Amino acid sequence: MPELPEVETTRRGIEPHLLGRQITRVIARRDKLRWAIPQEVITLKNARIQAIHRRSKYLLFDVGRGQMLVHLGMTGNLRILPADTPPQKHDHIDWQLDNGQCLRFHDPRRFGAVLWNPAGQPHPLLQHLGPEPLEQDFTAAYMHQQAKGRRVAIKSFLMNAKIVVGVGNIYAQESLFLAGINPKTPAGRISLARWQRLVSAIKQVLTNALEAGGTSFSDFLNADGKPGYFEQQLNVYGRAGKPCHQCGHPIRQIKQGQRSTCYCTQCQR
DNA sequence: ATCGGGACCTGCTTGC
DNA sequence: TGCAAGCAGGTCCCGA
Repeated sequence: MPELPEVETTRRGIEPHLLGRQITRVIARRDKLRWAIPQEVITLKNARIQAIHRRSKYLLFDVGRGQMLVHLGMTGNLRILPADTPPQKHDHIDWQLDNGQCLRFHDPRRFGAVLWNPAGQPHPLLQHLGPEPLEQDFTAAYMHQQAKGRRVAIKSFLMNAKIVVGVGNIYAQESLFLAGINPKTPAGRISLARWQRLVSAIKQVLTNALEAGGTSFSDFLNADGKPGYFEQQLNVYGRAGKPCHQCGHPIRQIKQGQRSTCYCTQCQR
């Protein structure tokens, strides 16, 4: 589910329900997800949620004494529910609130994580992260510079969070299609002019996906499963063998670094 | 320093 | 029809 647009959509969805609320009780139904759930989180009683930020694909909850980090992994989601809603399979953590609601973390594959930052200390996982793709400091000049001498395929390079955060498997493929670049091209061989096209494609794809509410995402507020609508705009992701929207040629699927990549051999050189 | 691969998990789809 | 293999939107860590 979650790439950057999905995580940001989640943040915007839950924020109005949580700001200023007090956490009355935390129910952790298992002691670890990807990593152990910190004691500081489990004992978060009477803490007030002051702000919810996003950095990369991490959601950061400011609660005064520190910051709680939530990563949704591949299959995680957060929803607001009445606190007495019976937990379903894979509902791992509830944060009960002072208004009878709760924030519930659901994650079948458990690649997600809940972590803790003491006040004033940046979490080690958040250091060494690249710029946010929708911010001003993510530019063609920056990427061109970073890519110098790198032989790794451009697609893998885009998914490297030390270079730029938030570009996952779907949007890396879609951005490369929009920019007309073959995903196998070594990162260091992309000219500045092509970086300009690629950087603006990334910004455009992520912005469009954000406006559509993500590619596919269950609603946060009820269980109706309202999907994101970006799926309708996909050009290559998940379209192996289907005709290219631009030239009609069948979309090819390959493997890069254990992940599948779809692209058009005609439109992407 | 850089790169690729394995690892962490469950569940759905595909193919024999 | 049944079962196993393959695959899935993330990302850290290790060895070459």
